[in-house]
Amino acid sequence: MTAEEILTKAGVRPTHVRDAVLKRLYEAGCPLSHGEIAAHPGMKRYDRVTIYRTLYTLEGAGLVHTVQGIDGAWRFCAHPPDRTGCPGNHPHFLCLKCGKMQCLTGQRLPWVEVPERVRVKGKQLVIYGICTACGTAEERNKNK
Amino acid sequence: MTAEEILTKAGVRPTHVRDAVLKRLYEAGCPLSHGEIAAHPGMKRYDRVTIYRTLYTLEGAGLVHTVQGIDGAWRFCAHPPDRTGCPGNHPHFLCLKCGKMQCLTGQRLPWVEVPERVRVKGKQLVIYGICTACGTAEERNKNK
DNA sequence: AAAAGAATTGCAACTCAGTTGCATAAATTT
DNA sequence: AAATTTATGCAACTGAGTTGCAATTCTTTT
Ligand SMILES: [Mn+2]
Ligand SMILES: [Mn+2]
Ligand SMILES: [Zn+2]
Ligand SMILES: [Zn+2]
Repeated sequence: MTAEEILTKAGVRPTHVRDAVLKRLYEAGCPLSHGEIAAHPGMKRYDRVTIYRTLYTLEGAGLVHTVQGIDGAWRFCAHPPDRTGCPGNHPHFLCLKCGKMQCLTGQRLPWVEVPERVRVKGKQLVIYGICTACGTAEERNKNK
Repeated sequence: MTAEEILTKAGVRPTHVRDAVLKRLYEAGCPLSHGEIAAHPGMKRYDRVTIYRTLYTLEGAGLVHTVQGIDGAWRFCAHPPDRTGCPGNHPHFLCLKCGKMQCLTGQRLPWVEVPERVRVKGKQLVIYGICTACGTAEERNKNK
């Protein structure tokens, strides 16, 4: 199923930006920040605000889930629909060095007890540290 | 044990700001954002940057633990030492309406499996929604 | 097909949290 | 007391995200 069809099916008009952003997220396979998306060559011709609004539209349509990096920037993540929704209720890992985030799929978010009469709207579990790539790069540097 | 003594024991000089900020956090008993701290009457005479630096000093000394609200602002939390450290490895709840955060002590953060060779430095679990106070206020509004 | 209406995009200006550089003011050390 | 170190204040800056409004582009109606 093409990105355009997915957009239509989700009830949003398949405009250029939307198609481009959704494709970009599918290709990345990991959560991207607005900055990372906007920096991509193919995105240069769209306004930063438009990209923000596009991301929120995709989120509203249920095609994208969001997580916050502890660096203060939100990440947006989408997986093709054949991967059964990937609703986003899994932990995420953020590398403090390169800023890349990964979905830790295959694990569910834990059940958390909240005080009486508190209405829970969502939750997010972010693990942070140094990713494999950055870690080995560091090793190499030390040994030289 | 007074805040001043606690500071000294933790190896930082007990200056005015540090004493004031630590006391404020103790009194609050819940994580406060920089903004919430700076807004307090007794804090007006300190520069905002000084308050930031003070918070980082306290964090470095192990007297304060930090969590990020999904509203983009960090919270700083401290508990008197008799409460055996309260190391901060518990979930936190953030109210999207009033912005207040609460420690969900009594629950530990879950163990999370990470990819091979990833070095974990920390993790945080944030639950968000509407707190009891804001929820009941909403109810009252509906019924009038 | 033309006109009217609705949704989308671009641009400029703005907010808000946090940071950086540097000068001044304490403390500490010598 | 002088030299050195540490803490504070002030101004300017960065970076993520938001808001308002005008210009486009679609879609629907006539
Ligand atoms: Mn994810
Ligand atoms: Mn806490
Ligand atoms: Zn990395
Ligand atoms: Zn509340």
